[in-house]
Amino acid sequence: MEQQNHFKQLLLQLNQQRAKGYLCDVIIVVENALFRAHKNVLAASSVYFKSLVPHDNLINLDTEMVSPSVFRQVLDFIYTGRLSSSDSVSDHSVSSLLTAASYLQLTELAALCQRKLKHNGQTPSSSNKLTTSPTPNGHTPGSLRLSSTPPRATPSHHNNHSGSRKGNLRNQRWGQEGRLREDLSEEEVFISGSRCASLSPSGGSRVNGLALGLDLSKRSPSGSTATEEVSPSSLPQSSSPHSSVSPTPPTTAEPRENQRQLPNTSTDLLPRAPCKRPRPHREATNLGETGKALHKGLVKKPGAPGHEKLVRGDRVTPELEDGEVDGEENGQDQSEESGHSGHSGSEGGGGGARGKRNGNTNYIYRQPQPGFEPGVGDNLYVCIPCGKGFPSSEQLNAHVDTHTQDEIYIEEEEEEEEEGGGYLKDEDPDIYASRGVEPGADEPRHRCTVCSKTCKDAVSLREHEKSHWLNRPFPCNICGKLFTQRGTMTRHMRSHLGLKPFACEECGMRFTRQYRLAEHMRVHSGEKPYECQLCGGKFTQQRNLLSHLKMHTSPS
DNA sequence: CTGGGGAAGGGGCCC
DNA sequence: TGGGCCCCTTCCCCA
Repeated sequence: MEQQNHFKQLLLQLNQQRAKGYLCDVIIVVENALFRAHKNVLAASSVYFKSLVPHDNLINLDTEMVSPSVFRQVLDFIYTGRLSSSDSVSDHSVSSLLTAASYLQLTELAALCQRKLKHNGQTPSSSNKLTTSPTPNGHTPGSLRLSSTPPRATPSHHNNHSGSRKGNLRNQRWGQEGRLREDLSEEEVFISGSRCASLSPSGGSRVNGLALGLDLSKRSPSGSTATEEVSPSSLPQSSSPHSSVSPTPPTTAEPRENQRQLPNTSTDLLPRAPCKRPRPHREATNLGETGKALHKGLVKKPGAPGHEKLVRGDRVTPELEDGEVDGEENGQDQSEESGHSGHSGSEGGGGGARGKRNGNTNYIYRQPQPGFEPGVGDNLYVCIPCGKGFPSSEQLNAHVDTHTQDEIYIEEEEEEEEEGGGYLKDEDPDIYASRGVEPGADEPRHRCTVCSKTCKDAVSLREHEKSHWLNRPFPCNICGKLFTQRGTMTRHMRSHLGLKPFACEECGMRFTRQYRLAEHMRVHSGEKPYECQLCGGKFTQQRNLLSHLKMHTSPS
């Protein structure tokens, strides 16, 4: 007994689910396009994917081997078993497909392309001949490679790659955006500079680092991940969407010794290997981190329910955990929303209206101005003081220059009037703090929350504070936050993207900074180098010792 | 419920 | 430009 069309129906269902993003559990990054798919389907179709998907939820493909439009055809083929006639009509297209199929070890597709070329009287170019060659590290003797392609570097190569890709992406970003956007279907998420993140039909949101014109890659230190045996999955390749390209396809025949011990990359959806105190919810996956990054920037439209509660510090509010966005709730056209999260002016424009007061970091985030629709359109660059969005940093800078002290603060005061009495009457101590005014003071001092300078009045304080944000020339393209140094901004961007190049060999936890990893390693070693001279208490972190000392010195 | 400790994230700043 | 360090902060666990 056999159910007729069972396979066809099954594949049809899977393809429909892919189109809707339903149960998709992997994202393939090709240049500046993201494709969602199912691991099982990919693994069943390609040895290459089979070797990668168990460990990575985010896979970068070598753009020299496959372009977004070609990969769309590849993916269509995987899910349907056929190539549309329009796609395959051109020999050039077939040749590109063959290259991609070879790279991805889609033997059936490669054979199909070869037959097609042969049928058309073409012979596959030498560059498209399938050959086998070892990977640069010699670990994948059976992998298929293109003979014309020089062996890729080992996964630590990613900086090299990103270097060349960076320039390419910049060009693609502007020159090919139109074409790509036409090329890409709805289930693909297009990323560009002005739309560094966009929403998939299912509402999932992703972000792309180099689309922002930044090389956010970071070489893993030799001491952290780094042995010759280190598995690609332990390296930042998958956690840095653009800084790395998937290495030469490994073969499944070769077990990756470290896979059991080493954590999956930060893209893992599963809880990590137990650390001392596993806190899965904090150890967000890379996708989760990416989503988190975007969620940090996601802003519900002003007036939308829950508009103000989406961003709580840097945590993702539960309602957004799955990439839920306003547009979806409202049933709005997703295409219209495609720049929404990309705009993510978020902390800068609106989502961060709650503001963040963190030590010396004190940004006054405001609600978007009337008429400013965060995320609608290409207004990715957000003016912190007024919340207006602009499509380019140049326009934003020009706009910032037009701000005068008076107009900024007149607006604020008007807003305060509308809110009923102004901030000095506000009961919320946070408000006082954020305004640099001490609660309860009869004659509140106007103290700058950035440098603690005390001003004689609110106007002076605001004038002074303006100098701070004007002196932060490095805006985060995702959230609009301004930074004093480019390096700090770049580091901040890594946190948006969940790039954690430094992995603990013991528990697999990953960190954005090597220093953090070294600090973390004390958890495993038990080393507590910081000792309280008052009580003898020992601490693994100096900051905790300092915190402890404050407890000693506090009046209570 | 609260406070202390452990662990981690993020920004500023210096080199 | 990146590493290292400092500081502030947050969250969780536990007594």
